[in-house]
Formats: sequence, structure tokens, C-alpha cells
Amino acid sequence: MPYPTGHRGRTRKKIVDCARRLFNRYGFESVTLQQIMADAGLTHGAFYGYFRSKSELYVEALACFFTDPEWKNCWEGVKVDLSATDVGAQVVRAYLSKQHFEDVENSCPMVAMPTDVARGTAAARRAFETVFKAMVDILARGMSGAARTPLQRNVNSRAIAALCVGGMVVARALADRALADELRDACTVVALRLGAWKNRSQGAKKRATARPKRRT
Amino acid sequence: MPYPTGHRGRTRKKIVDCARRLFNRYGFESVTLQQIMADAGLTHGAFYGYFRSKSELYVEALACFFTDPEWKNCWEGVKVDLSATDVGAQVVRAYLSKQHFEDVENSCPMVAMPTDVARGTAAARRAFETVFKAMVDILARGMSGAARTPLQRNVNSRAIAALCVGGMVVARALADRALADELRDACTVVALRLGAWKNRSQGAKKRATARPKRRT
DNA sequence: TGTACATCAGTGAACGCGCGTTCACTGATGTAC
DNA sequence: TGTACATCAGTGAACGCGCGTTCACTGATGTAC
Repeated sequence: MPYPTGHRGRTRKKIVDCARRLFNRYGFESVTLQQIMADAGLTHGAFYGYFRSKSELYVEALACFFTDPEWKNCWEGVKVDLSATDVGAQVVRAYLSKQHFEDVENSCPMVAMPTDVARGTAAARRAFETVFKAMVDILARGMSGAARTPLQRNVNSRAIAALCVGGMVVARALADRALADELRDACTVVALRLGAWKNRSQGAKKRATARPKRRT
Repeated sequence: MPYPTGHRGRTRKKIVDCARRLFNRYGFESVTLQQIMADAGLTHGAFYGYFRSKSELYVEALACFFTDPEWKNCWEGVKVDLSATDVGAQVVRAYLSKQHFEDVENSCPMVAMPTDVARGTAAARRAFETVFKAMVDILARGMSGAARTPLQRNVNSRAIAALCVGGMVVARALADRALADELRDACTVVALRLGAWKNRSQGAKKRATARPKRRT
């Protein structure tokens, strides 16, 4: 057996990781296999030694977001403690944070690529669904006061997830950065209200009215 | 002056219209100019007699959704009366309707192409922003009881818009059609609650619990 | 009415380019002895 | 320890293809007389 044990696995993981970043930034169609492989430090010909097609790689890049345990620390300065009692509020704040907004490469795929997935293969939609369910589960687990019945908890956790995803998707597509920030703030406030979580700092509301000048 | 008056204008409109449908369905990258022109009944060479580039056409196709008065009737069986007092509730129900979900070609561009826009030109983002503001304005205008202050009306109308867009974007990317339907229902219920509009029929909630078998 | 004409909407071959994918080959590596 | 070897990760030229864009040309049309 030539090459050290785990060499192949590590290379494969590196390819998926580079692919995830590039797909997040440029979308499925615009990213080329050459770009991905060059990013991973290889030539394009090696690709088919690891994957059967571009869309097979896409599905893996999609799925690795919530399965890969690294995601919890990927937005700089934003930490989520899954065992905390206010995990729902933490997820909402992290999801709609400035850090997640700006860090396109490490973005949740539901924000960066939902329309690519909608147009894609059934396998891609299944991977997307897994990510969505994982998010809804975390939100539902962290829901206390507001949801008296299981049905209500279902309805609210799903709506909060849609609100988080929608807020970010729209914010990223707006021309005016200030409006995008206000939208994130509005979604945060409303999402926290829907989950019956306290709005800890009130920082969001303050920023919406008295906002300093921004560059660009 | 050869050719009847308005001939050129009608042809141009037809191209934009075909482009809008195709972009909605397949996204900016995957649609080719040949497809668009063939759909409009022309050969590809005629394109540059009307537009300077593919992305210029894209911006026009984006913008025409809310400026073109036809949009109000474009989802079969779904009508919105802009002068009604419950216009907000009507917009929410229409936006999250089964008809809008299925009619990808005539979809709101915020649902069909937000990530394309986020990756696109500044002009595309400005067009997207116009559509978003138009939707928020309609929602804010139709907001009565819930919003006591202008700030609160701002926050709520933006969050409702994000919830509508997010619910549809996510629903379209899910693998399980039944889950997609339940998500639309959940978002409808919560959006109506946020706008302090009555949930007219309760049909949505009923469908979420007692759902008939579906094909596919 | 019929004919010649100027206009310009639309045609279609051609351009350079880079894509996803294939495949015969190379050469770095761990193992055997 | 040193050498020969088998393995297989990785290389890079080549494939057919279709893209966005250009441009010299065609031919359908309304107008003038």
C-alpha cells in the first residue's frame, strides 16, 4: 500500500472543502472543476479519481455543512452552544449575524445556494432537506414558552427557520448595505419574538435607528 | 419608416418576457441567448440589435415583475386587490399559494433568482431591491392593528416579506413535496399573525394535519 | 393603382474561448527481501 | 541498511461541444410619385 494511510481520505476532504467554498461564492454553474482542483492543489485530471461527476461533488459539498462538526465555529466570533437552554436564540442570532452575512464562503448552503438546489437533482434536494430539518430540530428543541402544543412548536420552528433563511437570502441580494442590515435586524427581532426568547442586548434595535456611517 | 409602428417595441417586450420565464426556470447561467431568442421566434443574431449584453437583459427581466401590471393576475386563480383593506393578507396568501409555488416561470424573481442576483451586478441588485421595497410597501400599507409605531410597522412588514420569500425559496428546494406544503402553510399562518390579519379559512391548518395522499 | 426605393429588423456563418470529461501515462511511495 | 518492485495518486494533452458575441448581408416593409 503506497502513500500514507488516510492520504486519499484527506485529499478527498480537501476537494470537498474547496468545492463548498467556491460553490457558496459563485454557484454551481459558474464554478469549474479546474478552479476547484487548483484550489485543492491538484490538476483537473485527478478529479474523476474521486468523484463521478460535478453534481455528485455538489451534493457532498452541500451535505457537509451540518454534518461536519466544524460548522459551529466557522463564523468568526460567533459561537453556538448546542446544550444551552437558549440554543434557539443563539442559533437565530448567529444565523442572522453580520459575520454570517459577510462570510459567503462559509455560509449555510440554504442561504448561498437554495435556487441552485431547486433547479438541481433530487439528490441535491435531499441533502438540502437534511440541512433544513437539522436547523428546524435545533430551533424546536430550544423552544419553551411560546409553543404549547407540538403542532404549534412545529409551525413556529419552521417559520423561524424560513424567516432566518429568507432574511439572509434577501439581505445578500439587496443593493443597499444599510437596508440589508436593517432587514437582518428586523428578522432577528421578530424571530426571537416568535420563539418567545428574550432579545438579550437590544443592540439590534439601537443600530436600526442610530447607525454610523459605513464605507462602500 | 418600414415596419408598423410599435413593431420593435413589441418584439423587445417579447424577448424580455421569454427571458424572464427562462431565467426563472433555469437561472442566469444556464439559460442561453439562443434559447431566449428561439422562444421569441427569432434567431440569436438579432439579440444585439436590442440589448448590449446578456446581463443587461437579465436586469430588465428582473425589474419587469413588479412594474409590469400583468403580475397581479399571473398566478392562475390568485387575485390581489391592491385597494382592499386586507391587501396585506391577500398578498401573503397569494405569495405563499400553491399556484405561486408551482408556477416557476411566472414566479416572483425574489423566489426564483435571489442567489443569482446576490452574485450578479450592482444593477441587478438595484432591480431586486426595487421589487423588495414594492412588496414591503404593500404589506406596510395593509397593516392595521399590530403596528402601533412606524418603526414597528417597518420591522414587521420587512420580516413578513422575508418570511414569504424564505418560505417559498426553501419550499422549492426541498425534496419532500408534503414537507414543502406544510412549510408554506406554517409561514402563511405566522405571517398573517405577524400582520394581525385574520386567518380567513383555517384551510391551511386543516391541510397540515389531515393531508390526502399525493402523487409523485 | 403600380413601381422604385430607402430603411432597418432580422439572418446565419464565423470568432475565440473554456467547459466537463476521458485516458494513456508518470512518478512518488511503502513493502519485501 | 540498501535495492527492486508493485501500487495507485496524480498528470496533462486531447475530445466534442456549445457558449457569448460580432458582422456582412438579406429581404420584408411603408412611402413617394
